[in-house]
Amino acid sequence: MSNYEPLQMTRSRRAILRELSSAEHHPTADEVYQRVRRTIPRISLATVYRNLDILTRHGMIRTLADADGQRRYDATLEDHCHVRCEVCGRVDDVHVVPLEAVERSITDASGYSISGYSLSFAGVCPRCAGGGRRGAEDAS
Amino acid sequence: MSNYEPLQMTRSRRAILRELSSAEHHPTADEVYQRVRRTIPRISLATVYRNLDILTRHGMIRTLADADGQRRYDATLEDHCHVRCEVCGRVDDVHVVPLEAVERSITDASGYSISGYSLSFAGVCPRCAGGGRRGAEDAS
DNA sequence: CTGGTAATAGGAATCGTTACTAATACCTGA
DNA sequence: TCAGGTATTAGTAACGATTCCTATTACCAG
Ligand SMILES: [Mn+2]
Ligand SMILES: [Mn+2]
Ligand SMILES: [Zn+2]
Ligand SMILES: [Zn+2]
Repeated sequence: MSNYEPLQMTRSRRAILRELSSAEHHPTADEVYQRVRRTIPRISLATVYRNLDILTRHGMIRTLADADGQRRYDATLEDHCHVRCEVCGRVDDVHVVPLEAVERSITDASGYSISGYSLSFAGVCPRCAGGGRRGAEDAS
Repeated sequence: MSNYEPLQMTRSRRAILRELSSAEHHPTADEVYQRVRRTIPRISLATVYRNLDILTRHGMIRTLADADGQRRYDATLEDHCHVRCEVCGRVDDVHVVPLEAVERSITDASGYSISGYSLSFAGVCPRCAGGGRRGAEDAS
């Protein structure tokens, strides 16, 4: 899952990718925009969104679902865990392996006080993988 | 993390909770709205949103972050895994324990074709747990 | 009942994200 | 180096999910 059509490495694209790679804490699209603007003042927010999406589809970055409204982006490709602070919303990486009694180690490793975890897989369901190209609305 | 101020069990609130408990696949706010309308035709979508939020803050239901725009709600309180179809967006529960080589079992148990997982914990970071009541914007 | 507080309906307002379009950047081949 | 053709962009309008606002209504205790 990391190729599509070829893609040019434009100035905007490179700047966005570089900014994201050097960012320490999973910036939102707007945060990436603000930072890239220091290099390319006339860049458009729409360009940032479009490229974050394209880079994600090409498997060059990851888009994270935030419990709050906005998405966050991550230049780290390997699967890893995240801790999101329920107060300020910041998202940090956590480097621990499985779960079970992981909450304990997560607490130790990150200093966060954990109240719960959320593990979700992404994939294609049988309904969509099989026959029809479009997923059933609410088939059961 | 499951109490706040007291809360009345109004007709709307009860209907929303009941509808969510009997729903099989993590409905969106609008889906809950559509279903509750069959019982309370004049209920407002804002009321549904407000109550889903209140019930979540009271630990009576869970709010799920969807990679797509909209949130989904879950009446199952215990931590468990979810599989989201990248095509139709539906979210199913998965009953397996840890991860490691879990992708395999997830695939078998759900029939989904898994392309990756996302495990994130929720909690309060040291910065927010300690001193200030407000989380630092971007302190590092 | 009656007064006081919590909750609601309805609709406007927000805000993150997308869509659209004319203008540019970029690439490739002559 | 230059022209032609395609990909990308800036700027802005449009969208849709969620939240806010406020007059009205439901609910509860006394
Ligand atoms: Mn990360
Ligand atoms: Mn669930
Ligand atoms: Zn925090
Ligand atoms: Zn599907």
